[in-house]
Amino acid sequence: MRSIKNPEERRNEILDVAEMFFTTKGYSKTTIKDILNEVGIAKGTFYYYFQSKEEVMDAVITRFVETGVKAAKVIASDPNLKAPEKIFRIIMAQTPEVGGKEKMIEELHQVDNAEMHQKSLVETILHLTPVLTEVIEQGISEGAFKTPYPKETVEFLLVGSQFLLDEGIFKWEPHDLMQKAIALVHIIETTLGAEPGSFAYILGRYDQSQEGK
Amino acid sequence: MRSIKNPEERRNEILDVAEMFFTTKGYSKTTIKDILNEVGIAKGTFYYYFQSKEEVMDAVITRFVETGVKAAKVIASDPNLKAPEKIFRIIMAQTPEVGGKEKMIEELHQVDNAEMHQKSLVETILHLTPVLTEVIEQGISEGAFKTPYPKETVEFLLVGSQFLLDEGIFKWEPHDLMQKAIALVHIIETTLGAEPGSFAYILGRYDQSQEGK
DNA sequence: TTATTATAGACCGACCGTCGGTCTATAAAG
DNA sequence: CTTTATAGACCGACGGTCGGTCTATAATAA
Repeated sequence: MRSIKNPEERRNEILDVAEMFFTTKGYSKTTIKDILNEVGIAKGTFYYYFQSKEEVMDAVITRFVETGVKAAKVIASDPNLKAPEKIFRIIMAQTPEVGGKEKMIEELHQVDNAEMHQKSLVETILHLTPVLTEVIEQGISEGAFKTPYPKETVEFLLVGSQFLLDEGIFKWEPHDLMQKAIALVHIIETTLGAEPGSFAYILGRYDQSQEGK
Repeated sequence: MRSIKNPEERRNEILDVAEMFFTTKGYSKTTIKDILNEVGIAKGTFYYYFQSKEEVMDAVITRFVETGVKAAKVIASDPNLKAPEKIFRIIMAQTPEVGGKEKMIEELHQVDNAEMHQKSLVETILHLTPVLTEVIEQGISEGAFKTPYPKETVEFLLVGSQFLLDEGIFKWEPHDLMQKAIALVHIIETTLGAEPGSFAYILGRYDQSQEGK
């Protein structure tokens, strides 16, 4: 059946479906055919919009990261907020679960998805670091933080949190995960020279994910 | 041509060649045929020794990580060494370049190799963390270090250093790389509660890599 | 204004080369 | 003559290509 749509809409349809499959099945285990069947288009149409399977992954990641970065920029440029509050809001804005349209299915532990994980982590670091660094520097001049390497510290913290706390890469027990989150909070506070306990709110996320079970 | 060899030798031949291709071309871009041609064997022989392409990657990584971990264990169990010295030696023992048989070609920037990167990082963390953690704990009781979360701090530092300093993932300029190394040293010292400057030896590696150019 | 033609671009699916993996035959060793 | 090691023909799935079709709409003619 042939149905003609607004190109932008079609493109987003493909992106939506691809994102879903990449997230649930992993990139390499997702077939072009999977996407075609779900969207309801033919091969040719897919390759009319994208040059390769990998280009779709890049587009999915770009779209995904960009959302978080845009939100971060808005928060960062608010002149009425102190640095710690900005950090808090930026972190909260990174997960679409709450802020997004519909709640994402939690059961999808994105196993065996190294390609996507790495690329999205790289993109996140490349685009979110500048925004966060500026906030940290604001915090330093406000006296809330203290570190000689704000940018590099942000990078290290992003890598550490995204990699170590991500379900799907390691298979930590709930208890270990909580322990890591607690340690991470301590490391954040230590490396940023922040008040002990000032980042404890992060733990809220890992509490809840345990309660749900 | 049919040449029969000691199975263990054959297996290692395959592993050697596979490691070379995986490192230079990346895992997914390396073909079974690449390996067959280089080793000089047929498909059947390959699959007589390994069940899948992925199993070869796992074996390559296991062999690679195990070498470093074994060396680390020897160092860690030496009763005559202080903790900081052990750390130094363990870190130095992780890169086969110097300690290995022949010098590895440096030109191979292992691009697009997320699968291997992630797996080897995961393996390294899983197996090297316990050894390093014990040394850190020794250092704490000796008064050289001070942290409430030795294990998690080790994990965090391993992830951060391996990911951020790895050429091939990001494409940092030499200057930026050096800056990150300097920051890493500071972060290590801060999170471990070590004497400032006590980990400065790490910078030696990044100095040299610049001199060579 | 209405009918006709031309063009663009969204869409289709048969086809192709490559790749990971399987299977059976057989040479060598014990 | 049984076991082990090696060979390579073969297979199905997959990513990607290509020639061609369909349709909305703009341009042109009646």
